[in-house]
Amino acid sequence: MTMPSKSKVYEEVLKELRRFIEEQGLSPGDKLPSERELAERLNAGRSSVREALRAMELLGLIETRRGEGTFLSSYQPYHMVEILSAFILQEAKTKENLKATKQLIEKEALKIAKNHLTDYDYQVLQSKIDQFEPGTETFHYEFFSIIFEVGENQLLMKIWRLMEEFSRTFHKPAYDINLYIRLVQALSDQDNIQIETLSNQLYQEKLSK
Amino acid sequence: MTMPSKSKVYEEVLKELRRFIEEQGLSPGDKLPSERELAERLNAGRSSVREALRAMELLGLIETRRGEGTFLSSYQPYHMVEILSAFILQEAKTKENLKATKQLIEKEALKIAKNHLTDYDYQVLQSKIDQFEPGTETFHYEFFSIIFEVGENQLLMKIWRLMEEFSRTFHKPAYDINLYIRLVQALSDQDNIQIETLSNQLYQEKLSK
DNA sequence: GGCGTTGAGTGGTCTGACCACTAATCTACT
DNA sequence: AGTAGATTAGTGGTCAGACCACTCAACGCC
Repeated sequence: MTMPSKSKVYEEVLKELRRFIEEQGLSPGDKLPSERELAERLNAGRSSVREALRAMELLGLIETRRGEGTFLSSYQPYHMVEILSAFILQEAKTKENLKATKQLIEKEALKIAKNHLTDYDYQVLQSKIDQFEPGTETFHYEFFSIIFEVGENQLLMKIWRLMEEFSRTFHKPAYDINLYIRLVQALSDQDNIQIETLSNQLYQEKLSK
Repeated sequence: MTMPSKSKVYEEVLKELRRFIEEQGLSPGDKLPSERELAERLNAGRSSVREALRAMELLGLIETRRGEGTFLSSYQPYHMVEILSAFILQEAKTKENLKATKQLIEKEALKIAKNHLTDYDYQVLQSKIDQFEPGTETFHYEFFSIIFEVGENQLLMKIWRLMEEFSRTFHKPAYDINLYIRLVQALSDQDNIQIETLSNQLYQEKLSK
């Protein structure tokens, strides 16, 4: 009879690190102790500490600069997405799920935003549209970033960003700028039905590409 | 003038590993070469190979069994989800966000489910309700698990489960079983308005607790 | 005051050494 | 002959120590 719960050192380090960050109230940009110091403090080998740090790095939680140190980063999971996507997006169903979920979130974000948008926000959206040039790959992302910003739900935005990055690994969108123009109109009209319709069309477009 | 693009060894190992898996057509359960062999093949130190493997392990892509070897796993991002969520949920000023987002997802899941629910599903929901006893802490979770199951969106379900688990760490719900009963009724009536209303009430209840 | 030098500190990497565990093989006893 | 037990090769887990390349600030020279 063996206890399956014998944690590995690097997992312990992860936990400790998480606790440390919380205790010290560190936020993105702040510096973590050096690998050597962490190893000594946590009574672990440097290699074990590194395994934990490298994993966190891949998750996009920290950033590391040779010669300087290790820093908390604002969540930029692009490495993780790259690695993960190759493995989990193989099933068609996963892609379907991803698309459906992203659309769902965007639709809701629009509805939330429509109650919060100020005149200034509309100007920003409008100028974003004016600056549009065919071939821009990040338009959708930038447009919705504004929408999410207004909604003031950081969590929802982070989830969405993650999915947006995933979907970009297998799908290069072609934009119909008109849909976005009408979307802004629908927002200012407070027209929920039209928002849903356009939100759906956004994806039909993209699908057909 | 420095080239920022000098890859680290463990990142190279990750790429190689991904390629290797694809080339060999490995699927979940299959064994990967040993750490020592990988190190030799890829011309890298064992510690670098381990950093890559540990990162993959955290992502839930591989499973490692001491004394046996390293195996491809079917994607169970248990650890990743745990670590990631701890940081994301901690950073985003969250509890409000979490509640709002979870509610949003549940509401949408209900709407999706209402188009897919079979007679049998209703029976299951009904018996779940019949078995309810005050003090059961997992009722909400179990009820919605059925809803998500019907929706056939695994991704959405995983996201929700994660948030559900998290919210339980700081919030013990008290249930008003009547709301769930009426929810089932609204579902079978295909009454979107009522679904939204009840979904909101679910959380007003809980808030007031 | 300004500018190069230098040294301490940091991450990046490799090597070699143990340990703990697993599974297959071999051995010896019944 | 069959089986229980011991042996051993191979694996992941961990650590310590050694370099390297890089950054930055302190120092000292002009």
